[in-house]
Amino acid sequence: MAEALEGRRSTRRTATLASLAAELGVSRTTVSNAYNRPDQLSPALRRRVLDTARRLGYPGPDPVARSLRTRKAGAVGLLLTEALSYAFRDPVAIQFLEGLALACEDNGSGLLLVPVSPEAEDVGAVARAGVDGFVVYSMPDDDEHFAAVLERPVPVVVCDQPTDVPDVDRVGIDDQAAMVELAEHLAGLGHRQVGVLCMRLSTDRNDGFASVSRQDHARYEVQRRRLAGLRDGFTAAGVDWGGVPVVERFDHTEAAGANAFDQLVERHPDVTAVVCTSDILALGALRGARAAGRDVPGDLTITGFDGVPAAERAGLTTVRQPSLDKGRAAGELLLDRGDRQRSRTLLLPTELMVRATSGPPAR
Amino acid sequence: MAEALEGRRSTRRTATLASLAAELGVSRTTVSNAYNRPDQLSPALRRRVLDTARRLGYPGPDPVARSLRTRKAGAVGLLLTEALSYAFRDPVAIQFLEGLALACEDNGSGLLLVPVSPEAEDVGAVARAGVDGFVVYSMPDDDEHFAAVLERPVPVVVCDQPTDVPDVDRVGIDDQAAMVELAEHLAGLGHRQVGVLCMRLSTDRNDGFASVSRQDHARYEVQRRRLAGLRDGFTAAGVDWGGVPVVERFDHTEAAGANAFDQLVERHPDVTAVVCTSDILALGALRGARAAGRDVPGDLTITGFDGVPAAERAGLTTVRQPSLDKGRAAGELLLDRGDRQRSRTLLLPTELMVRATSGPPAR
DNA sequence: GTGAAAGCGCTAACAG
DNA sequence: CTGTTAGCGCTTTCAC
Repeated sequence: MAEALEGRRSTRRTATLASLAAELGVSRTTVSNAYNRPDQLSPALRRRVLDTARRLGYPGPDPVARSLRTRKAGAVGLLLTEALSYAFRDPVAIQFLEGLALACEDNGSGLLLVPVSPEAEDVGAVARAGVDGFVVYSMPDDDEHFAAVLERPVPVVVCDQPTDVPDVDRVGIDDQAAMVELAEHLAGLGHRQVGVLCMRLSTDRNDGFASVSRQDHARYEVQRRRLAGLRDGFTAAGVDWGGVPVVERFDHTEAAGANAFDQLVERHPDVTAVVCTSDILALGALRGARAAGRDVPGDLTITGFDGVPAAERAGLTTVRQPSLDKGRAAGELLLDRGDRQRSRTLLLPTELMVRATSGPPAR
Repeated sequence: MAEALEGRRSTRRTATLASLAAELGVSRTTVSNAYNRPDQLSPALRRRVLDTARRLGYPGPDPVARSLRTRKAGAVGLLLTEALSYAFRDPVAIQFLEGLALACEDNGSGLLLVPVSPEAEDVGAVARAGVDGFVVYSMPDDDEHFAAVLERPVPVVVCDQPTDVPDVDRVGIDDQAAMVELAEHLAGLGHRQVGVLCMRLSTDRNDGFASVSRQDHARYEVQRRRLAGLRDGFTAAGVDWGGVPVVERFDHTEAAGANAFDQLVERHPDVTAVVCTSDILALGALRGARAAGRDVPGDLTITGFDGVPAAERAGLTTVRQPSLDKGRAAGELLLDRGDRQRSRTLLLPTELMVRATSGPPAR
């Protein structure tokens, strides 16, 4: 792969620490000290070492050799659900990344984005990553890449899912409780005919209605729990969950949200509230609803989940979760680990944001 | 720094390839082959090796040791102007990152975000990064981190700035020509009283008016060239550039754009057009203008630069640049380098997007 | 299909 | 303040 990296610059065969030492007539230790422990040698000698290094074109200690010797890479690996580039398209992931980057820079650690091939086939990238630990962002159950991470003898912190992995710290939110709260809000408003739009429940594509069984066996724990929260909340209000239509979309885009909305209302024109398990889907649904001439919230209630900036601009009723804090906490959990023995789970607070897209059902 | 990473998992002292070989009674080569060249040994033996590895808890070849031996890290380093986390706050940087990530994942390379300390003091992070090459995103002239990158004997690709670095490939746009085109558009509309809002011109904070001398000596080449383009374009239309107020802001936020706008119009209430060197600043200016009761574009023209999604939503007249393509091209330039001898510069096209915030001056 | 030899380039005791 | 000693864990010709 990287054999392509043979430019002019890399061709410049460089001197090594040993050759520099030989040239100077000092020991390797001295040269090493000149770089790593300036206080261990006289300023004059240090200057001479550094000057000679410059003259010989010695670029300083090789980072990989140093890592091998010191047993630390100075970097945190990040494993993401989707292809690497997806991280930069999803506003929630971006906020998470920002928080994680903050923790890394506080610590002087690099952040290595591990390239997981789209087809999730080559687990090798995980095995090849020179890192001191991994942060894993929202992986489905039974993911091979995640399994590969667990093979590595380094600490791991998971964000969101999967939960309950032995010896692994986790940071997340209480997805289920957050959705119960939202359901109560909606039920309190009087909604009984509801429909749901959710993200993918499995790694196999299913763009359409999801049965209760499929919901219960979703490989994405976060979606599973959000749906479970809705079920609990609405069931408590007397709604028969088995009769609640749930439309699933594999792609997480506004367009997907919009056409999922269309699919939902075509079959269930009577719903008074459309609950979406993400803001992106909700924003799409909102667009779809308006395109269909529906008045939100007068005629129809639509809600999201996440609390992204665009949701705020759109006045979307949603559940806000602290994505940036999750990233920072994940980084800190990984980096600042003291003598902690047991693995721990950090649950961050969520907040129901009642805004302008929810109201009582039209009568 | 990373000594903190001593969790339970990392404590599990792992077997090495050598100890595995000893246990199996085969040579290290054989074990190595079992992992790296499955075709070099019998399936039966390979199975035995892998099984024993599992039993002994051998996690597979150590990536750092392998990198030392093979002389490749399997990762690209990314150096950014600002603190690492800033990258996730700037929509242009995010798009660039997405493109770069795309190129990396195509190549199976990791992407290492190098932690540059906010105070830009410790250049060590660059020296310590185990990477096969660097992509440098928009650095000021004479930056120490960039200098440290050039010390490393690996290929380097610069995006945007600085230009004209020997032996370094570059991808960018023609900032100056793009701005000439915008100036011509505005001059063609009839604007002669213009004001400018620009990003930081130097690493020292100057939130206020920038003299022509300061403009000409800006350490940020991109800003320098955009201003030069405006100067050329407006001068050609008969405007005395020396009389054109240029307000500089260190922070790149909408809030900064809004108050820069206020500062500009307070001193120069007669301007009919406010040209901003970025969309973020322009969006802020737009907000400031509306807060001040100005009608855009009826009463005042405002333009941006970059073509971010928010600018499109706002109907902002701007210059679109292909940020994602820049990222991808930078990655490809670094990764796909054939036998190329000379360094090359790739200039991508820009496009003037005339939308709803520019019009003829009020009369 | 398998093994022996030879480092990759560096750092960390520890002794002087 | 400087040098000696000993690897860190792995891959890769090149014979057998």
